[in-house]
Order: sequence, then C-alpha cells, then structure tokens
Amino acid sequence: MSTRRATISDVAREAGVSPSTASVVFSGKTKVSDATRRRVLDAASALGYTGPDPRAASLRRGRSGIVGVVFEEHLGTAFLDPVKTLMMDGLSDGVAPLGAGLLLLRDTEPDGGTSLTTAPLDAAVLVGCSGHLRRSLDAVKARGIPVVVIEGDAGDDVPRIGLDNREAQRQAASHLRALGHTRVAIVALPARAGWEGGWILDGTAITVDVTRERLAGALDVFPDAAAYAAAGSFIDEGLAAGRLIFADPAERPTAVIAQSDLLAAGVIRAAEEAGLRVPQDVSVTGFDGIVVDGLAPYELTTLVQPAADKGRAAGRAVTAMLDGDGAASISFTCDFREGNTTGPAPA
Amino acid sequence: MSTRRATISDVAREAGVSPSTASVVFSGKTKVSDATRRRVLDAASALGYTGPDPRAASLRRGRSGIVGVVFEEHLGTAFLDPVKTLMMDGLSDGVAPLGAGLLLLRDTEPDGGTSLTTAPLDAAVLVGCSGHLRRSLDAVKARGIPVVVIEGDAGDDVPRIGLDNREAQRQAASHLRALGHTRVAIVALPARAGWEGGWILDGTAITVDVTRERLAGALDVFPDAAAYAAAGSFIDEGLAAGRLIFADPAERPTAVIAQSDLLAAGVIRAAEEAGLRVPQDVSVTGFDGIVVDGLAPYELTTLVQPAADKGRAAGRAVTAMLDGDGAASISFTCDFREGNTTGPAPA
DNA sequence: TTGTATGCGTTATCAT
DNA sequence: ATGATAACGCATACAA
Repeated sequence: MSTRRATISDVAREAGVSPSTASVVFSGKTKVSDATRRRVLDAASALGYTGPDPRAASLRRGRSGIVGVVFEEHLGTAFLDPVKTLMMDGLSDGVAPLGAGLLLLRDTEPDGGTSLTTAPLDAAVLVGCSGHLRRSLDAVKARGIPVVVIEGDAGDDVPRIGLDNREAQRQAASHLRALGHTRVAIVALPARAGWEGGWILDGTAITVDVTRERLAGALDVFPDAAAYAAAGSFIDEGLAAGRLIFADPAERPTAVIAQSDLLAAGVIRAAEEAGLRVPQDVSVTGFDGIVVDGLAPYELTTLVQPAADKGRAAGRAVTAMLDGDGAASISFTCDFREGNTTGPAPA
Repeated sequence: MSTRRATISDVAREAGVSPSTASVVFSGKTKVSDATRRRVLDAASALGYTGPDPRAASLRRGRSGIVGVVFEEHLGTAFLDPVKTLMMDGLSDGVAPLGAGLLLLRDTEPDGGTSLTTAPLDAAVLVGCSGHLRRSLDAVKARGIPVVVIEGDAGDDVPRIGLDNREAQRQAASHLRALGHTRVAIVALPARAGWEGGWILDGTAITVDVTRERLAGALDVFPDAAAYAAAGSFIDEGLAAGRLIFADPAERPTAVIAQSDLLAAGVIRAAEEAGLRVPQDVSVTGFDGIVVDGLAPYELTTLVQPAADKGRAAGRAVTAMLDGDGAASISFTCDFREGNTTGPAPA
C-alpha cells in the first residue's frame, strides 16, 4: 500500500481539479459548484483523505487555533478549586468565536517539554500572576503573542481581568457589623506561595493579591480583627483554622469572615465541633459563591463572584487582540448574597 | 519599525552563518562551536528572535507536541471529579518524555471550533468512552493518529486503560459479608448519560461501563441488593440517595456500598441525619480512594484506584505508539483499604 | 563543524 | 467558478 498519507494535491489530481480548488472545498472560503465539490469529496474519501493537515494549515494561516492557559500550580491542584474550574468553562466559551482550543501549560516546565516558548500558541492566558508567573509572562511577551492575566497584575501593558475583592469583602464585613458583631476573626487564603498556614502578623508580607485585597476589605470595617491565613482553599484547612479560632471560649469571636466558600465550610464544621450553632452562636461568611458540595443544609452568606464570566472575558480579550483590536482591563463585581449562616450577634 | 518578525534566516544572515547552522544552534541536534553559537545567539537577541516558529517546526518535523484529551462532559464538570483531575496529572507526566502538552477537547464541538479533526494533534486520549465518544473515536481513527481510551471500550484495535472494577467492588462487598451484613443497599454512579437519578430495576439499561461493572461486583456477593443510581458523583447526590435509603426504618440496610467516595460521603451524612452512627448502625464503603475534603474524622473503607497511574499509562501508551511501538491494553488493580466506616453488622 | 538544497502541505492572491 | 503561483519558516540529508 501507499506508505504516504494523501495530501490535498493528491485529492485534487484524483478529482481532476487544481489544488486550490480542492482546498477551497474544505475551507469553504469561496463558492464552489456542487459538481466539483462532489468530485473532490469523492476523491478524498477514495484516498482516505480526512482534511487538511492542521500543521501545514497553521503555518500558512499564521494561526494555530490554540490558546495556552498557564497555571502556577500542578494541574491537579489547580482544578481542585471550583472557581478555576468555572473559569475554564467560561474561557472555553470565550475563545469559541476564535475556534480555539485550550492548551494546558504549567509555569515550571519540564526540560524539553512543550512550553510557552515552543507551543504553537495564538495567545496565552495567565491565571493568578502574583509575581510568580513573571517568567512565563516574559516568554510570552518576547514572542509577541497576546496575553491577558486573570487575578493578578502583569503591568500596564497587559490587560487584566480583575475582581473588586476589597469592596466586596467590605460589603460582607459591613453586613456583619450591621448585625451587631464586633468580635470578628478572619480566615484568609495563603499569604504567599508555599505558605503553610499561620496567623498574619504585622510584619507578614502578603504577596498574593487576592488575599491582600480581601483582607484589606475586612480590615476596613474591623481594623482589629485577627487573621489566620490557611495553606489553601480547602474545607479541611478551614476546619483547622476554625479549631484554632474557637479553641479559647473566652476569646471566641461571634463572626468569622472566610476568604473562600470552602474555607467557610470548614469553619462551620469547626463551629459545630465546638458545640456552636451557626448562625445563632457564630456567623460565618464565605467568598466565591460556588456550590459547596456537602454543605447542605447551610446556605452560605457569601460574595458571588462571576467566575465563568471572568474566563469568558479573558477569552474575548485575547480574541479581540488577535483581531487587532486592543483589549482593556476589566474589573468584575461580586454580588452579595445573604444565606442562613449569618445572623444577629449573640447578646 | 520592521513589520515582519525575524526568521531564522534573518538571524543566520545577521550572524554570518548559514540557516542550517542557526537552526542547529536552537535545536541542539548537532555540535556547534562555542564561537558560532555565541554569534548566532547574539544576532538572535539583536533581532528580537525568540526561537523557531512552532508552526513551521511542527510542519517540518511532522510533530506538533500536542496530545488531545477528549472528555464527554463540559470541562467544568469533568474537573469536578477528583479522579479525573488526578488522571490528568498522571497523563501530564506520561506524555512528558514526548515533550507534549495537553489540549483540552470536548466531544461535542461547536461549529468551526478547534476539534479532533482540525487540531494539530500527535495523538489523542479519550476519557470514558461509553459509546458516546464514538464519533470522536471515528474522527481520530480516520486521521490515523494514535488513540488510547481510559475507562471505556473502543474496540480491539484501540488500547484501553482499564480497572478491575468488578473484582474490586466484589472485594468490598465480601468484606461487608464477612462482617455479617446481609441487608445491603447500593448507591451507584449514573446508569447512562443524562441519567437523573433513580432505582435500577430489572429492565434498566446501564450503558456506563464503570457503573455496570461495579454493580456486577456488588451483586456477585449480594444478589438481592437494591441499587439506586445517582445523577453524578457528588456528595449531595449521595446525601439524596442516602435519605431515600434510610427513610423507612423497617427496610433499613445495615450497609451501603457506594460506587464512589463522594457518594459515600453523602451517604454518611444522610446516616447522621437519620440519627444513625457510622459504623455502629450502618457501614459504608466508597470507591476511588481519593481524599474527600471535609469528610474528617471519617476514613472511608474504600477501593483505592491508581488514578494518576492510569493517566500515566495512557501517556506512555501514546508515546509508545508514536515511537512506532505497539501499545497493549492495561488493566489496573484497586487496593482495598479498610477505614473506620465499616464494622460488624448490628445484632 | 558548517553550508546547500529541498520539500513539509497548505492557502492567499491574483488572474482567468 | 476555477486555476497558476508563490510563499509560510523551518529542519534535515548530504556534501564540503
């Protein structure tokens, strides 16, 4: 048998037309008479030709139809976070008009592997650029391909998809204050990469933007609140933090502001463990507005962030940039949602 | 400024060497004297050349360095499952020797989007091919690129990464029988795509392989056990199923075999709700061996499946196929792990 | 160790 | 509606 795969020229020859005509049959860029289309298609199936080679097409077109998504963490870790997962969904939508697929990339690339510098990308989306993704950013900028950053700051020339973290968190805090709470504790996201969990003290440097901004929002309302930064956004981390916070009955806060819904879920569990009722004895707020699997019957009082919209916006931004239009930074707004985990401060 | 990006020829000219020499400096395929390498690198940075264009390189090489991963669900849904997430990690490892990245693809592609037929893939991995991914499979086979299937059956000519679902589940069931349990209920995974949850009756067609196999394993030991198939692998689904199962005190089983750890976690919660202690009043087994966030202090009695290994094996299989070697199907084995959620049947 | 020549498979442009 | 032509940017076989 023939050892070589058929090319579009083979098909054209078999069909008795020119290669360009055959090409057009597949791309649909120009009108073709039904008769010739038919002949070309028949020839193609006779030769087992399944369509243009994407590699050649992308060279010729200058587009690969691939958008890289860069995470700082290990893939498995990244997707443990429902917010990131939703964002991917939105991103997937956002690049749809481009007809692009998403290539998963990690910040730290194994040697010789496909990386930002060697992958055939049309554009890239960096997720959570808190100083860490700097190298990736440089690589991408050097290649001159469009980039946008979600949840992070990459300088003025890189469009940024953000969130009103500080204002939103302030809203939740104000809600608690209005309910009469004064003794409040904060359970924060990690202060920096590799953070193992611990209290945030005066000298603690917080390099994660999201953590810093949400903390600032809470402190705007409760300047004296103590904050414990967990090692990650997990229920079990919230549980651990909650145990610390509820350990001393004398110092017990009447409300806990958690920086994520998962942390909040853990805090609630810790409260139950300590024999505290939510919200009668202690109020808890979350952040994100995701569905926390297994949290029923509680409905968190939380800030609902438009995670999927953020992804979609990022997709649209790179699409616009590829079309030669500029893309501006966008800041999204959270929605305050009152659930049944907050109530009046106990007397 | 210059409107065109520099190519390797430009660099070569600038450096006073031939294009092939410049090429070799970047690919490292051949020895180059330090002096010329230096000159080429300098010329490159002077021209702002950041390395070979991946599109051109992949056309020339015949490899794109991209492996497609095809899911049947929406991306966000797929990654809600920790098992899939772990599998992705393993897959990412498995294709590392290939130096390949992972392109996320959905079975049902939006028109005109990057798809199995238009993406520059070297190989593809189909996840969960229960009849549904058939079309994707055909597309990939037509293109003649290597495919492997995880958790599913794609015919004899497609290597398959499997699991001893039936035997493993039988092990858990036997464990329960040895503990004296006789009244056992099963909480299964969905019976088919789009399943909304419901009891599995005699006539119920089960098209999801995993569900069918695990069910068979449980029925091998408890032929009369009733089985409720949930709408998905979520804690809340397990909770709903558990409520049904524990509703009638007279018919209450002393043990529940759940087909996933998340379902088991929900069942445990339902038991607590019903005032039943685990494992004193009711035993619960899971499947997967993942860490269920928020389940502490319970440790599930479960079957630990090597999720990451499955991914790794899939990666290795496509790597082997690309190297021209054949790849055989592999079946992995689960490890039975006894936790504190099973105990002797109540008297 | 370096240079020369060639083609990878396509599609955009322009002419017919 | 169809065809001729010319890149797209690179890596390799082979010669020097």
